[in-house]
Amino acid sequence: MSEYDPKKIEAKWQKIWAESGIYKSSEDQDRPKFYVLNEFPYPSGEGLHVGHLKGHIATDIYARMKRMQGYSVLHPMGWDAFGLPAENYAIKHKIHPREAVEQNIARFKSQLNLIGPDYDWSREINTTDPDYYKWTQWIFLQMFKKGLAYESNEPINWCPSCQTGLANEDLENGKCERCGSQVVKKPMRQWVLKITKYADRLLDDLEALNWPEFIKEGQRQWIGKSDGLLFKARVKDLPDGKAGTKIELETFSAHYEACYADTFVVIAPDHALLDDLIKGVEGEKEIRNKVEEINIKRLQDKYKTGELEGVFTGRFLDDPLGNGHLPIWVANFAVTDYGTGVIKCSAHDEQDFAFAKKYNIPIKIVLVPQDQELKKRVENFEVCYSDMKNGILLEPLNLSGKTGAELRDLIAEYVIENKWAKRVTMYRLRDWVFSRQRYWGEPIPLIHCDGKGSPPTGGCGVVAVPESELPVKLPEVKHYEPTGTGESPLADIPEWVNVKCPKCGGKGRRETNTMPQWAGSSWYYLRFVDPHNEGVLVDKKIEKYWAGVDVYVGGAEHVTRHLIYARFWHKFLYDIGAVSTIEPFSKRIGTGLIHASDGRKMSKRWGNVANPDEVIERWGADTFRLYEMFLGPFADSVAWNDEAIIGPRRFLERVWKMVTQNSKRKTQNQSVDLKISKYIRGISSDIENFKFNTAVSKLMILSRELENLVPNTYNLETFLKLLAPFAPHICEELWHQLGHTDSIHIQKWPQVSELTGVEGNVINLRVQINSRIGGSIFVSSDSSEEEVKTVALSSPIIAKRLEGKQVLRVVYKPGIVLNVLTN
RNA sequence: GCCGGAGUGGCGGAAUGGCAUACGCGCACGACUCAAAAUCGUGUUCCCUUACGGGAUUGAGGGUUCAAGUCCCUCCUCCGGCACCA
Repeated sequence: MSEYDPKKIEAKWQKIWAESGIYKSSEDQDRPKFYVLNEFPYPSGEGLHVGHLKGHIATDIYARMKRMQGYSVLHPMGWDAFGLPAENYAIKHKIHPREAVEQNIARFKSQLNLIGPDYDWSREINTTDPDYYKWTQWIFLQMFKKGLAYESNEPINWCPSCQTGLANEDLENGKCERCGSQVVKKPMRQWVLKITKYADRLLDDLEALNWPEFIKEGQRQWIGKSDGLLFKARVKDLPDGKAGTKIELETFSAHYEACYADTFVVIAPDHALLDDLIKGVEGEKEIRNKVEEINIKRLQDKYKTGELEGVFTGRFLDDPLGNGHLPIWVANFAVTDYGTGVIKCSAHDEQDFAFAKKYNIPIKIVLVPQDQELKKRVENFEVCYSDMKNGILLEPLNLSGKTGAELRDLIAEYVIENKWAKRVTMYRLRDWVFSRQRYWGEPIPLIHCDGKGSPPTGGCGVVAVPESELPVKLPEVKHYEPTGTGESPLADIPEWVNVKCPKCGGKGRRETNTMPQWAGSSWYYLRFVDPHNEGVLVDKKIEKYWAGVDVYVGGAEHVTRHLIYARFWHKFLYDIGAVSTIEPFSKRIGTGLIHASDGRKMSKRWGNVANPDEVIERWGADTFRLYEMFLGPFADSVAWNDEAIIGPRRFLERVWKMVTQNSKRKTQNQSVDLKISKYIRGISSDIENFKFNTAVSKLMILSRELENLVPNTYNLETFLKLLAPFAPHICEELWHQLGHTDSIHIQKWPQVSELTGVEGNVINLRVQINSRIGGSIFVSSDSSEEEVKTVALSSPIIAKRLEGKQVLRVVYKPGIVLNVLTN
């Protein structure tokens, strides 16, 4: 009998598995398919820490069970390697990003392989591989051709440290998500994807998804749909209405029920129209100074406490509803990015009310509560009343006297009929700013045509690179550091930039912006299905077979980033007939983080990183895998604990001994052990539901039972099959020691016995007296209430406890409990 | 502020309305050992009791039920998401 030596058996079996190809996926038409995917990693220079492996272990366990259950399993892995971190790492280490990425991938892959995963590496993809990003560019071109990619010069978020424009999704509390710098608004030429066109579908299709509620809700809020009215009105010069300007302002209102109360207007301090609006008014300079002050204070987060600040612009809006001339104020609480950036304000909004009070702006009441006392206080402007549902409306006069809820539609119809407003739907979601002024990304495959002859001759405008010329390869370049000029480093390579226009053959310049880091990851799950296809993104037949990732595991940080982008691209690909499903991921499972034992995030900075290489070197991969799954509920964040890993190792030592030392074992016995069925059912459903911690616990309990029983071969083998997904190496080794020559990982998953729960079994029934523990009795599971009652009352222990008491009532739940109620 | 999730031993955590604290760590005692480590065994929610026993207990308070960690209401705390969003 040899000792359990994980190092020896793990290396041995990993080699054999790789050579035998038991994990290769294929479109086997005779078997149902199952596509399980963990988010592919970004290969940073830090390498993986133990927390990164949690999702990989989980999907590995899941995939292994599914394979044993007879599914044709797809469980691939690849690399998301374009983007700022790789580029910054390369700059810091003075190597080319491509080299940095190659090094980092090699390191990541060797670390991933330490856990003995069942990844089909023949399907490995890398977003920076021209054969891959050819198709990223192809998708962009299709969007361009459908008018979903457009050039814009709007002010966008600019990160002064990363020296690139960013999308809203790249911000965290107004700061750059990557480096934490305060972003500034900067007008610049950029490419934008019309994700807003898909807003409704992204919202509506959420309902059918088997996703955690917090993710769905997060996306709903991110999309931020709200229906309302868009009012349009002209700006006046003077309070008396003489000499009107040409400026027209649009205001959006979702709570328009009380629109007759509007007495003033506010505009965002960074609004594009503000400059024209203020031009020529009395005290213009002071106003501008104040506006500037508000803008600066806002950038410095000075208003987080809810302080209101504003300045009168000197202009008035001619109220379409006939409320006269409404003063236009600049207010710190108005945001340019939402609605139109201009708001009609009234006494029936907490914030507007407070603002009006502060600056003594006249207000008016048109909405009152039923409660008379409160009504008085509202009418005296003592409190703000904003209940648009239950409040009684006093205006418009022709509709007055009913609640806001009753009148909402009627008021909308009324003002629309009078052409004062129109119905609109606003979204918080903005179109996706898609260009980056950095080197390490997919080149945007477009050419700006300057036309033939000497300029200016107009040219063909922006022309798509012909699909036959894809990929537009990222050129080699000496200096790939960001330029900070609003152009990417690619602009400095004339031999790459200057090309002929594909349309007219005249002078053309390549687009020099690159795509954001999210581009390649927005469709990678599709490429795994058909990774080497040179002629098409993914073959239709093959796509149809694998269609839809059945289980997609990943982190919570992607709720409003990757998971929205990928859904958007997928829906677009559906629209052009490239894929057959409307959603990419049917089921989403969130991975909880693993914190360091000190409770903080694992980071080199804190020196608290648990390194998987070291942990596996010391304990073995199987112990490591079991431990990570046993730490706590999969979706929860848990703290790494160096001490507790000994538990799973002790468990495996016992398993090893149980199989290798048991000479008294009975010969092959196919009779079904009823007891083990309970574990088969429990462990299978635990894995199915990502409840790995309780599955491990059940395996530990089962092993104890088997140790005590002098297990027969059938039970032992069943146990090994149940443990195999968690601890693939030791189970494979023991399986072979039991005399098998094929792999345990392609055996049939244990089936639950049909014999369980059969009528007439003798069971141990719990007896309670007055709902408290009273004892237990053995009865047949199909006994009647009378029979059970008789047995219970004649049981000595129970009889003794009932001495001197009268039985008033019994409650019988067959198979569960008999509750005897006494006086 | 709005939305989502969670509060259970010394610690990580378990529990289709039916024996709360499974499983693991740690700790205590015992076996083995000259000794230690490792391993194995026993015990381990808290309080009272030498013991036998008894009492309390799932963030707080109320409710439904024969029976509540679990369902309902009010509140507190923590975590996560969104937010001067009109």
